[in-house]
Amino acid sequence: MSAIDLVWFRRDLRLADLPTLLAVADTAAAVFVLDDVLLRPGPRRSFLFDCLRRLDEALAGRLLVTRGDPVAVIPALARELGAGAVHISADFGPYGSRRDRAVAAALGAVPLLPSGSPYVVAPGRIRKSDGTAYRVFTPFRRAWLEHGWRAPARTGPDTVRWLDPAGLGMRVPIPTDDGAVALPAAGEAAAAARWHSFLADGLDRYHRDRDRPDLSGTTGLSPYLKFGCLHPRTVLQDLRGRGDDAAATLRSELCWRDFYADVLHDRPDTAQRNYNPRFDRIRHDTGPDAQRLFEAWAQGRTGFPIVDAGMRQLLAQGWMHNRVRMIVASFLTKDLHLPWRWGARHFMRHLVDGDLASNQHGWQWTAGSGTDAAPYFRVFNPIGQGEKFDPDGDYVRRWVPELRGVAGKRVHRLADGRPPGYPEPIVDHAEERREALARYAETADRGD
DNA sequence: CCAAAGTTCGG
DNA sequence: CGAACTTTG
Repeated sequence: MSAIDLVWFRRDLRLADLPTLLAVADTAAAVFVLDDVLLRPGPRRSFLFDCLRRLDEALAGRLLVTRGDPVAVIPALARELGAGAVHISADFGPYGSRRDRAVAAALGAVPLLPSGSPYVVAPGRIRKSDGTAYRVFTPFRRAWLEHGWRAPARTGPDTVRWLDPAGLGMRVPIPTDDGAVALPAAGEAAAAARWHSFLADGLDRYHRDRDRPDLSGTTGLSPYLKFGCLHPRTVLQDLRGRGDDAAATLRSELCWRDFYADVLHDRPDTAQRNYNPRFDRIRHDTGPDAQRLFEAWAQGRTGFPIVDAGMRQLLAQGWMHNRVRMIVASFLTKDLHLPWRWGARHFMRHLVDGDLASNQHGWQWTAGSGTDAAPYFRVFNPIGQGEKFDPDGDYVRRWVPELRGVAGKRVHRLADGRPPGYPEPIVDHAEERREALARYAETADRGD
């Protein structure tokens, strides 16, 4: 038996479990195989590279980062290192699971820890008594709360012996991206710091303030959860014994993350296709005019202040407040009549926390095509939502400089006219709401 | 509490 | 078969 094993870190998952996994493998090298999605420039790549760089420093440069087809790369590395067994770092994620299982089988790879999924409960495990997946959140949550979960992996790289890969031709230097987007600090230490500071003075306000984009009432943990810098079970563990509204709400949000991962695991096709096939018949706008409207939305020049503020925050920070994500998504699908995939793709390109399961199914929920979707008649009013959730207009003024001269909540309705340079509304909301309802009604006509 | 019309879940 | 169904206006 060889003294050296290889541990393959599948894509972007589970940086946090790395030390525990390697402790199991006695002596091992960690191989991080970047896939093409994560090599595209953007906030997620920048953030991931920052995470890897920090990990690399903590481990004195003994992390292997490479790219390419794992079926070719992993055995070549194993040969070069004289490695014995090849281990897979984890359970498989919610998407691409079939392909990854095939790759693992081709490599003869052994999963190290069954607890390795970056979810509280691994996708595919919570099932109704008839064995099928849940399609509604609330019953899923009931089952999820009753389901046990094991303790999170312990972190701390000093428990691990590392192989020195010096001289390995396949080692890829971790590139540095330019800092065009203001990203949160990367890595496990930053994640823990954020979580502990939120526990100390954010959690008590969470239930009240989480819907307020002007108040920073959210946890700020999404990039860390996405990249495995913080495990959701660590969060649950630290919440144990708290039965208050804030703790219950945060648990529930973690459950949404598990729910959508489970839905995508059960229905991988829904990353691109409507979960509810009735929506295959809905009429979208797609011509040059639609492209122009999409561009106005993407650049934050729709003439609807809360929408523009959100879209500009996304470009500046690689992040947008969740309430505002719903508002801009409703606007794209119901006011502009564009396909939800256009918006979902834009989000994935720009969000540092962009996660395929949560993103696509969040969009489908808003569009009406998803699990447990918003009833079709629920069309967000962008002005009303702005007045309700940004009551003093501070969020809008922060991100839309043209509107800084308009005081208070009047910045949402702009009843006294628009400052020069700020666009007129690109659509009439009341009219487009009627149009959206009419198009929805059309989908029922032809039965099947 | 209602809108409109379901579907989903659990008993 | 009855009750329930994140995020509205």
